[in-house]
Amino acid sequence: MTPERVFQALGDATRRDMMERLTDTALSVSALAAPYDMTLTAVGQHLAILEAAGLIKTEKIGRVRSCAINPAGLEVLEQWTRARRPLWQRRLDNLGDMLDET
Amino acid sequence: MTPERVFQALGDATRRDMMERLTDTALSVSALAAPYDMTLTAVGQHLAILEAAGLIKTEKIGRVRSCAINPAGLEVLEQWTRARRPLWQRRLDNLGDMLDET
DNA sequence: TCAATAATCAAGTTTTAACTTCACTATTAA
DNA sequence: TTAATAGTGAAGTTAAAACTTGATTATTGA
Repeated sequence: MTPERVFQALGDATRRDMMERLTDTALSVSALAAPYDMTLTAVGQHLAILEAAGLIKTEKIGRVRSCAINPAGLEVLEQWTRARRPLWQRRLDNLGDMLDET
Repeated sequence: MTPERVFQALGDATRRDMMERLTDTALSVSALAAPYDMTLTAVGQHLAILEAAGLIKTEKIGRVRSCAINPAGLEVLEQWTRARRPLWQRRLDNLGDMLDET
């Protein structure tokens, strides 16, 4: 649940797509895997990364593992952004400071 | 300036640190490179990635390239988050839907 | 004018991430 | 009670990212 993990997790197109597909329903590992041209094992590895980043939570019931969005990961992202936006925005406001102490 | 590039750029600790150091002042490539145990070339490569992601803007004056925050990249991040937060948050609100059509 | 400074380029190497194979366990349905 | 389903684990391969080396260019200060 560190920004490092969240950014890295979302830096991959497959994992971002998985997140989109979980937006309105929980899905099993197999269901998640279906559209991708890769092995179940690979999908499982992607899911482990998403879970470690706090972007999904999973629960195994019987032989099926159900995967669902975990808002905690998104929260980390928002915190990170919120902390920097005011400081970074002001750079745009008062221009002409490109040549400070370089 | 695509989310792909922004996430990938911020997934690296060195690059995130560079962004922090640019928060309150523009810096030259050499100044940025100073604290890191890596070659100037490597630093230049990191900067190219940050610039392609829209996280910094650079300008070369004489032989010095000045690097500064570009809020555009952060903006992309916020847009991405803002679009998903309402949809992802509601999952937490009405629990017990882990076992939908799996 | 010429030596030091600032940065860049092309072409490598190293390290990490993504993915595969194959064997295996547990669960469920016939 | 066994065959199919759902997923996992260990170990390897492939592909991509991070980094280096050894030039080279352009600028500037002495």
